[in-house]
Amino acid sequence: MERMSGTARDAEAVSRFVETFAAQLVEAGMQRMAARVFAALLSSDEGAMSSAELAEQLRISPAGVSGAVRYLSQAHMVAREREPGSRRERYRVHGDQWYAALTNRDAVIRRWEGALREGVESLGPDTPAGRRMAETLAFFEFIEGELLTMMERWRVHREQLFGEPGEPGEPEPGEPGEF
Amino acid sequence: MERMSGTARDAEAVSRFVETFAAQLVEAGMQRMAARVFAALLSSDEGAMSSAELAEQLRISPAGVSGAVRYLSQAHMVAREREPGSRRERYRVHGDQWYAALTNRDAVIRRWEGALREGVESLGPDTPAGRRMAETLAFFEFIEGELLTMMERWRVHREQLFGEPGEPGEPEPGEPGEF
DNA sequence: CGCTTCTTTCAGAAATTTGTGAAGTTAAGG
DNA sequence: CCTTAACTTCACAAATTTCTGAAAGAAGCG
Repeated sequence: MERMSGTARDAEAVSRFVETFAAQLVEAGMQRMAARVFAALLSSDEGAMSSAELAEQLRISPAGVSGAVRYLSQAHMVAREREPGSRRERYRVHGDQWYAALTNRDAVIRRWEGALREGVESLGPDTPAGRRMAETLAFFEFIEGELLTMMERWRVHREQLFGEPGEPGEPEPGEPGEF
Repeated sequence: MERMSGTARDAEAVSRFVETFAAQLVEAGMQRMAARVFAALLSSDEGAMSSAELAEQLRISPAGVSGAVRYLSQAHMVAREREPGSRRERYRVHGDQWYAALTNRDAVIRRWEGALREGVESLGPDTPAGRRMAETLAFFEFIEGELLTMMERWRVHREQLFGEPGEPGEPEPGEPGEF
């Protein structure tokens, strides 16, 4: 089932995966370009690509790459690194990517909680609507706590499966946090 | 801090909450109309409104309500019910709404897993890229399992907080599952 | 220091998404 | 059955988003 000479990757197969996986991410709410860039990085052997490589493989303009990368790095899903002594930048998915994505989800939830607290207060905690919102709020607070312990369990589980402890990589409280 | 006569709700305050909360949902990827309808239902005292009421409060056309409700009910976030002996339909947020929403998230994850499995296979499980994807896959499988037990813990937690056990409400494996 | 190479920003074209009016469909009530 | 109230679907207009080319902005390297 080996294709090509065994050394070169089957560009066709890579591309097919990139597009199907990206499509799923888009359907879940991610921007198209960002999804494609992310999928491409994920399926690259190095786990990192330069702007030019991305532009070529995905057939998009450098500007498009730039925008996608800005989105992804705000969501902490890729890291940018400079090849030492070169103007060329590389974008990398690191092992912590999903941890970071979920941490960001957490930021989103926190904003929801803020809105809900205001709602409870302005509608009155003793009205039926207020009680319903208070319950919703409680649910999110619960989830928030769970996320934390869940990621801890993942770290453990991961080591069991793969041995290596993932790179440390500071999760940082993080920006807006869209995705 | 009571406003109005105490019986009528402060329409202004409700509207303000609806719009701010909806805005947060939109930012997290939900369609605008769906978010507004959902927020309106959440902040209604009954937890249910008719199409006409929604159209009036949100100043949108019946067609808009129809579209939003279709989205929400596919995502299992609202239930539709018929007032017996009337052509009027009511849309209701039930206690299980978040459970349902997360169940749906689960469906999304399953689709991601499918794409990833194909990716691992077509790129080769022994290539660096293949290994990276396999790890991602493992992460999602882990999350999938966690979601299940998490919701169980929520049920328990919820009863502690509020006493009442939420309505049963069949979660159903569910359709596409956008949100 | 200026040249060259890469990246980002910006204004606008293109494509997609969203929301509406109007016609169509379903079902209650006479 | 026919009427009428309510919801849905559909085609299109409007708004928004996405992507690009061009120009401006950094940063290595001579």
